[in-house]
Amino acid sequence: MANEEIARIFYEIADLLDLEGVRFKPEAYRRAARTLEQLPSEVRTLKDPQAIRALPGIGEALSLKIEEYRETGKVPYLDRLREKWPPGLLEIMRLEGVGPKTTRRFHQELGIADLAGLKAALEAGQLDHLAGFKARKVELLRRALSQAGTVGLPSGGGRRIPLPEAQRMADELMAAFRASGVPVDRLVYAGSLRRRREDVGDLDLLATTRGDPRSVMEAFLHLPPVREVRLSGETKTTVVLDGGLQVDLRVVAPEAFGAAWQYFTGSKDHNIRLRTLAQQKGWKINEYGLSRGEERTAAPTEEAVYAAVGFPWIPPEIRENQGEFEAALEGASPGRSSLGTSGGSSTSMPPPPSGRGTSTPGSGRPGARSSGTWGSSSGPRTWPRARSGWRGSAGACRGWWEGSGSSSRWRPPSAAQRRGRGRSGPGPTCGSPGREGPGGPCPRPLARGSAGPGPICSSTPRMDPSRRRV
DNA sequence: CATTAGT
DNA sequence: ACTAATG
Repeated sequence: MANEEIARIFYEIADLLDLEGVRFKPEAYRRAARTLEQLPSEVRTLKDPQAIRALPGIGEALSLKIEEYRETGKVPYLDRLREKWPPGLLEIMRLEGVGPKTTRRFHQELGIADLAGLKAALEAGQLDHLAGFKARKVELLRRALSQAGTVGLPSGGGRRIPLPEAQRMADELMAAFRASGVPVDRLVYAGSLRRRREDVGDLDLLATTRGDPRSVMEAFLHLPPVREVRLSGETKTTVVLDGGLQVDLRVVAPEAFGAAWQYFTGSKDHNIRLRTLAQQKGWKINEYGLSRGEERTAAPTEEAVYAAVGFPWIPPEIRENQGEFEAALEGASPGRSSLGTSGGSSTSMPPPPSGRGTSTPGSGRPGARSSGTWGSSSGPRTWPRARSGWRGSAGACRGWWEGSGSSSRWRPPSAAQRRGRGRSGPGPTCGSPGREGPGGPCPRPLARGSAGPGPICSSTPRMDPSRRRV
């Protein structure tokens, strides 16, 4: 009867619908599940049927299923779905790197129904004949499978760890990173750690640099506690530490710090909400800054991001899309309580966000609180004019900033480098055999082939990002 | 290009 | 909502 139980049911329905290839429902169920999980304990029993439908993300259909469950202890909808799909498929789908599409192919093309079946097929070499399944992917699968066998990994391959412990590890890792002498100027943590959730599933680190992001990535890969590199590109790297904890690092130009920190701090729901709100004002927000049409604006501080959408800086602890936007509006402009009022102010444009990096309120160390106008009536102030913008267009965001001064030069990878193999490129971030760093051999996602160090970051980066939909 | 993953 | 890495 607890909310947790219903949430779990909704999650399972979502997974099964994913398996079916259904489009929007899964996310709807997950959203509902998340709000159920986050309900304050007093409401945990969900006594008031009326109140249920008022909850965010829960409408008629879902509230009915909750009612059903409360009265009969069953949700027929779930039972029907369960009959269609063997339960083992869900475990397969939870393997690292395996999603609904792949799972369904296993099932339909090879008749695989559970982890054991997958393992057998793998050993029998059946997977090699599956289109799109080559040595590397098979190897990835083997790893994922072996991990799934050992510890009872609930999902995503990792257990969550308590905040204090996560904090300790983050601090140590950041210290080690700094000590390695990389040219990062800012280095902060983000994600659920910064939001101070009770426990966190992974660590999210953000660094800025004016130099070559790839050298930053490389230094990171060689940190002592790094056991495995899941993936590594020029702006984003994912590793797994010795303890099994996953760490994501993103590297951006200093001008994008605010936007990136905001993005990386989340929560996901908060970000989606913020971005749709921005959309309504004509802005597009991503981790590099803001854009409106051809107009590009830097976001060196988080405040600049929120200000563009008409909000004061919102403390990380409450960025869960659980009413913080509404609360912020009330605080910022008492008298207007509704977000949907496009009425009177529809003609006014959002204030141009900042492009100057001099004052950085609310963007100090993660622990630091901004001068704290949260809930007060002092809204965002005037922002200095941006002095730099994206070169190229949105989508070309590997945002290369051109300092109009001498401030920043965020260099794009050259076309030659991006195409990789060719003549000139400096090659993979993590050296070829023989060029391992001091920290020992270069860790990498997998041995390519079966033995011998190969290029770690096999990334042959993508095509020219300067293409944009209009 | 599609899949997976990330906030 | 919007982006990155990868085969």
